[in-house]
Amino acid sequence: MAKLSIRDIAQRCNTSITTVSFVLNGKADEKRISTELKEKILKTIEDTGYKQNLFARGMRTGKTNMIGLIVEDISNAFFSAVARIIEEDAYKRGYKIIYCSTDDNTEKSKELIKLFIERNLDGYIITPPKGLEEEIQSLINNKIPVVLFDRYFPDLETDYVVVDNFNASKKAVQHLTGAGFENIALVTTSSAQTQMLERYKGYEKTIIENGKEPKILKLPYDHSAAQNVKSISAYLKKNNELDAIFFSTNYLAFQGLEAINELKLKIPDDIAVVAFDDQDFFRIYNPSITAIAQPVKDISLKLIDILLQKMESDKKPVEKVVLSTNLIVRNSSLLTRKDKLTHPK
Amino acid sequence: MAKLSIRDIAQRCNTSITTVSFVLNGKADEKRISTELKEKILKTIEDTGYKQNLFARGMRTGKTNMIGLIVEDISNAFFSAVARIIEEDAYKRGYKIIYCSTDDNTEKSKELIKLFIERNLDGYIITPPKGLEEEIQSLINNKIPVVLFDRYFPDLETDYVVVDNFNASKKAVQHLTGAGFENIALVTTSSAQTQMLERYKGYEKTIIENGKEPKILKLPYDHSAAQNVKSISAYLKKNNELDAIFFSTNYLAFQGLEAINELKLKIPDDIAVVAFDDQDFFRIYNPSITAIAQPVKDISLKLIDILLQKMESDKKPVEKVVLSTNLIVRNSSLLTRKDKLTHPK
DNA sequence: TTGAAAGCGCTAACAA
DNA sequence: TTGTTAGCGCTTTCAA
Repeated sequence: MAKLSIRDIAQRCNTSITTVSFVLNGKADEKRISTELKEKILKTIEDTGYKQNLFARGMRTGKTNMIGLIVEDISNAFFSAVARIIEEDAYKRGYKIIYCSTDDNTEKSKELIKLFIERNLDGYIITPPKGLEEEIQSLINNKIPVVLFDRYFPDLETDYVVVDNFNASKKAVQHLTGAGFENIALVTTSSAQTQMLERYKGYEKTIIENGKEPKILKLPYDHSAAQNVKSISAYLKKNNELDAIFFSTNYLAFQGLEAINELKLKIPDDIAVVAFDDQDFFRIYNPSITAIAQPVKDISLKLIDILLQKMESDKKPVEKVVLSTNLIVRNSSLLTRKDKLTHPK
Repeated sequence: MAKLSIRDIAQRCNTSITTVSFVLNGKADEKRISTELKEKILKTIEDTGYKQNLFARGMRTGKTNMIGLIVEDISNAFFSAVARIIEEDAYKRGYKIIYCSTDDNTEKSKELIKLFIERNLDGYIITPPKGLEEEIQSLINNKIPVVLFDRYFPDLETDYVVVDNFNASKKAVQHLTGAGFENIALVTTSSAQTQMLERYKGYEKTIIENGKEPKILKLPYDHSAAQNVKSISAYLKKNNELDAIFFSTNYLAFQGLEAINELKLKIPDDIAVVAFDDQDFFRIYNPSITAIAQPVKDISLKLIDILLQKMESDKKPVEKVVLSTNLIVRNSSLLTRKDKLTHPK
């Protein structure tokens, strides 16, 4: 069957393409098209299986009904979980999702955004790497809806959805302290993103408030997993006064567990563990791992909600959402030896 | 700055839009445009930052330079890993990826494919659920390139990339048998997809060849994780002669580990475990879990390679790729008790 | 309440 | 070797 155009529909209904277009775009009432004609057109469209040509439509309207999802790494469990929920919700509302992964690389991200802009996407959900302020600002200046998540730019007046990373870290440290651990290290990345800084600050401030000295291992972002395992392992060996580690991301926790296994340390008696960003993995692991759960569903739904609102009205005021996290205490941070307070190690 | 059109470029170069269009589409040589003029046009495009209007272009050519990635669940580690690699490679070659998750639901998949077709994507990479034969065939009939993966339709003459599931299962069972396990169960889904059937058959045939009786727990696809954990737990309790379990998917292995933990069984001495589809998780878990690793990178690159070849030429012969898997033996299937052969349990 | 027609930016057949 | 021009299918202004 040959592709039908709006002209064919008009012909079959003995009317003009204008009228069909009005009906097609829900302007039948506004334009006071007779109910009879409207029904006839609708029925013809239904019967013939006519579909609008989206190129021609886009050419006139500039709309693609597509949303760009730009994340650090789509294969990371956190981001793919967000991708899954956003997808579900966006599709229900008539939008498709194009994704890409930045690797947190500024140049790559700039390139990707440029490519996406060429595609005339209707809106963006982005986890921006450092240095993307200009590109984001430029999107905003061009009235292209953007919502950031996971991290944001404090100097930019943008919509975003993040979690309260500072207090999440604080909760983690306080929990460890309360559970009897005294030498708590932080393993984090060298990334200067807001979420990492907040996690860092939450840890540092709480440790200092507790009269302790912060102990921090910063791993370069571009190091491989194997390199990180080695670094963590070496750090643990060198600082054997440590009795707890707080990992600032899910993948660092993975790498940390590998290092701990290598050293044949027992969790939690030799070393306690708390991870940022909960996963099935942590619940199932032996011993189960205490983790800070991000409200993935809330984050995702809020993101798509804000974005669609912005897409519908450019008058929507900027919305900055900070969601709180949930510390899920498991066995990795609960001592089994009751004599621990005397520091027998 | 106002959007530039091909007309503006033509004017600035004192030439026609045709010539510019030829240069733009790499037909400068074919059309014997003078090098001088070509350079001038290229430079003007560069200087002005002119970008083609993709709607207008698409309207003429019918091309979107977008690929549809339709997987079972983008948040599953296997699929998101594939998504990651495909993305990387597609972007290098000028394509963007639109994704969606089917939940292995036939109706939903049909709906999604319909929506994607409206968008005029240039090609598709699909993990089809049962019952999608017609839709796939219709894509092929319409000369729209499609490559299936993970599973396929034996009755359809389609390109696909899968792994040798039968022999993967066989390897798993033989390894367990060789390691001294005698009562090996299979935990799988009730799904009738080829990959699941092959895993099933590989297990069954090998068990029978070994003179044993197959023991199979089939879990309905639509059951929740919690329901599955319960089912597996009940199954293990009821069949306490079992000394090994082979899980046919990564998420079933997760659920199985939860069940085993609940029952406080020790791996591998109480029960050995082998999982299909390797993950970081399995390497790090205590004890580390023996798993069948799918060659994710090879699968992904082969997929995009076949698809792009098909997009370039509709004469490309159908390619059916079956990649072999790699059984990674870890501690979950290696007995520590040497007296095991006497069945002390 | 409906229709005619302009024009969006591009490709490519045809003309020069 | 380059230019003219006819559409592609649609939205929307203006006219009836």
